[in-house]
Amino acid sequence: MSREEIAKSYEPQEVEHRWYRYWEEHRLFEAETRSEKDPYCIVIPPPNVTGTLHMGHALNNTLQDILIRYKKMKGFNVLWQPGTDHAGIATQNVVEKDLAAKGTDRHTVGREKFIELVWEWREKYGGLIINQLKRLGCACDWSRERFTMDEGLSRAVREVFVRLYDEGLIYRGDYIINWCPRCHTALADLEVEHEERDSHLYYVRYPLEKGDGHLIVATTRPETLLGDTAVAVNPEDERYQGLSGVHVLLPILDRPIPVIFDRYVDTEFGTGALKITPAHDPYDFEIGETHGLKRIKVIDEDGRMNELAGPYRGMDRFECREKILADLEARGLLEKIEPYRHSVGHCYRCKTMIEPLLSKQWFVRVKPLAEKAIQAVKEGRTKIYPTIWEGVYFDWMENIRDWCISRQIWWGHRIPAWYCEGCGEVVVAKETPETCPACSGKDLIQETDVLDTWFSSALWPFSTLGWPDETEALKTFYPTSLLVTGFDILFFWVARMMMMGLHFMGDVPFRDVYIHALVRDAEGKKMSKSKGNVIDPLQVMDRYGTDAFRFTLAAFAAQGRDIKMSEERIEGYRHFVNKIWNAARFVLMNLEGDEEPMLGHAPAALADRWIRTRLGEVSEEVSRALEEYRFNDAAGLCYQFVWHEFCDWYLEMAKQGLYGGGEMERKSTRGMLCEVLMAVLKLLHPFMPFVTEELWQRLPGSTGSIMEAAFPEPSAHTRDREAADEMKLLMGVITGIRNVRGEMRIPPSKNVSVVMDIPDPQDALVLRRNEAHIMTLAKVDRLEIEAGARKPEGSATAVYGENQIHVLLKGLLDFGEERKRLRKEIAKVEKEMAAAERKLGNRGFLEKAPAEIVAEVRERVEGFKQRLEKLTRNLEFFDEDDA
RNA sequence: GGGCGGGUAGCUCAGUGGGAGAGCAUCGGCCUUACAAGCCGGGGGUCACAGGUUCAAAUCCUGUUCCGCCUACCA
Repeated sequence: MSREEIAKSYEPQEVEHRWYRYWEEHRLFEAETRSEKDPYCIVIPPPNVTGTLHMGHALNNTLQDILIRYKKMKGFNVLWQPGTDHAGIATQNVVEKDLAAKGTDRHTVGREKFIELVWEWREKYGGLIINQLKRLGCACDWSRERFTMDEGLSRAVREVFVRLYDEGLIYRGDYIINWCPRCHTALADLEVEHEERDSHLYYVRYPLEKGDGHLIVATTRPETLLGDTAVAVNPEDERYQGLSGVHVLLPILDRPIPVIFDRYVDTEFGTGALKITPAHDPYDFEIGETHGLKRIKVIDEDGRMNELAGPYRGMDRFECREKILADLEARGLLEKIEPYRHSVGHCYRCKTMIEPLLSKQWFVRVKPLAEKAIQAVKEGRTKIYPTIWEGVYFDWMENIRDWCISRQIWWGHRIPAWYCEGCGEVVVAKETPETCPACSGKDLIQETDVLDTWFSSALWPFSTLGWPDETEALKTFYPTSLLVTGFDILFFWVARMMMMGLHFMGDVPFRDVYIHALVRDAEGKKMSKSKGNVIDPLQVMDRYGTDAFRFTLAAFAAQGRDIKMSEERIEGYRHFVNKIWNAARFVLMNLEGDEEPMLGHAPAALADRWIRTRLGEVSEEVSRALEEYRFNDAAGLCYQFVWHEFCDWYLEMAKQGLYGGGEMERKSTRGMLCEVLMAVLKLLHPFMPFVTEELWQRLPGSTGSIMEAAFPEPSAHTRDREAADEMKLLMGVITGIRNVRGEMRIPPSKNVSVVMDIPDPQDALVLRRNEAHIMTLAKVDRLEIEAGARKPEGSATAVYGENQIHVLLKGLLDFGEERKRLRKEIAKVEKEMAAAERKLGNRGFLEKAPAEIVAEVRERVEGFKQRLEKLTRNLEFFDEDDA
């Protein structure tokens, strides 16, 4: 077989496309619906159809893909269930913008046509993010891709809605909700983002209806006073005793409103008098309820003042504020204005200031559902990693409030409720009813509102598997194994899936939840388009290759800390990918095609025995790290092992067998190289799918895709403690010689002679057996090894354990330099020894510390002493020499 | 207001009771035919600050301070 032609550096672009296509064509991503193997299932957090891949997606999906590929190699029947989310408000906004550009709007187009247009838009652009996930290498089972507006998922939504309604867990009613005047819809509490703003606190005089005097109330929103129906004071407040039954006059409108007493009012804040606007403030609404107050709505759905706002009718809410302040001022009713900082709610989609508004909406009564969801986590049926998030989950679940699920938009699951024009009956049903069950009338009009997108997302772990049908997939994969997501949607999504899964499936939706960090920019700021600090993952993949990017994400995915991303770091890991490429290139260039698998054979060479041992240990550690979601540890272990053990030592030592040995040795070295490289590729495959597949396929003896290969298993018989110890000694002396060479600035081209004093005969034997390695790796041309060897003239000395390694530097040795070097070494050892001796001098330590710790410290001190003694003797040698 | 996380080498971060670590950057020596996207070697830290617990603290406790995030109905 001819030697492989292989490029000098790794070029990712072409490779990546080719292998992804290969995996898809060979249907390697597809799960078995029924299987003998244990199932392992992850449902993807469905990206928004309007979305494009950002750093958060990249991290989230890389982590999932690592686990999916790892579990597949471990022999599981894996399913990574993909799909997208219809993102009601966001998608509707995008299509509306399109319409606006064409000079029209959805109302002109009409509901039916508009929805058609959204579907068209989705056909055209909805696949974008899916293709981007493919670029990332995601091993999703695309044959099962779902969309929250699919026929099947829509059926699940209706089923859930109807059942919850029948159980009394969904109701409709007039309440204060968060209204976005721009999106023109209600929002759930969660969809409101609070932000601190500098504002003002206005003190307004409300004259008493009878007689002189007035009450002063403090407010941040003077425009809402038009809807005031009372002024509340605390019954305990001495300032306001005797106001029982008294009325004040609403400024400007001169409407008399009562003074009421309520414990809620904080006597410390403002003047202790609170204006009550039940139609425009959530708490005022509740006070209004308990006191039976009228609700006067003065702001409409566009954020404009309505006819009840009297002279301000038609004004925008902000414009009205200015005008009303001017009018109050003019009438002498504005007592004072104080600067005031408070948080204001904004729409999470469009950042418009939220208007709390009285409105008729649909709600889910979540308390009973939440209780079961809390219980499930308390009992450990679902585990949240890192556990810190369990606390956050409990806190939110325990204080949960009813969920407003109706949205006044068109794109989404239309609420399956019909109103009878004849008798007013509300019919909630899975299928469109023909007649009213109450009056048999045929005039039924469907509710125009649609459901919150998160309502359908909450069903994702079972709706995607075929529910409400009892499918095989559902039986095989529910409960799913793991959910991987960012904490920003812990409440939006995770909590709601828990509630729905428990309620409808009778079991948790997933066994584990892994919450990962947020990706920030290099300064730790949240990436956002407006800040202009976004790093586009697609550009990163183009520039550095997907494998380097994925490895970077894994390496930085430490639990509980945000990731500060910068391109420099990705570049560093591109070097690592290239390193692997070149290591494989070296192996491939030396293979001759007649290599026999060495597995089962016991290799004689030290390096071979050692690398097998390390391979076993490292695979075990990497496996454990992945099982515990310590991605950074897993990546770090791979990096350290592959670069600093496999490349730096094993490959270098293999050259000896390749170029310096006999026929048998050459052949067995080639076999081992092939075996070890295969294992290394398999170890790395979950992190770097593309480069590992490319190299795997080039290796003789590999069959099929690396995706289907078995992850390296640590097997007990490859553990070779002796080889590890011997390697340690060998590396120690080689490093010792290199230290001397480096510090003495001996160029690599210059060989040196070395005399070693090795007191232990066994150690001496090991080193003699590996003389050739010492000579090549430390650039030594003459090597003498014996117990009690004398220090030659003009030599610098490295001390390793009880061994002294004298490096002959005839003529090259700068005595001053060597003295300096030894003194530095001595100082270092002395410092460490002093610390250890201090411990031994402490009676408390000797008495109370565990025996093995004491023994360990004793041993250490012994080592230091020995070393120190040898270093000192060498130093003295020069002092004499000098004299 | 409440809660959480963080402050360790120039930078980014691991390390949760017993010898301060990694990567990058930096400095010195090398184009040694797998790799200069590389090799070999060196330097660099009062582990934010102050107390405490302990034989022993980067690690546990208390307080201070700075940064970040989440959450909330004081208008």
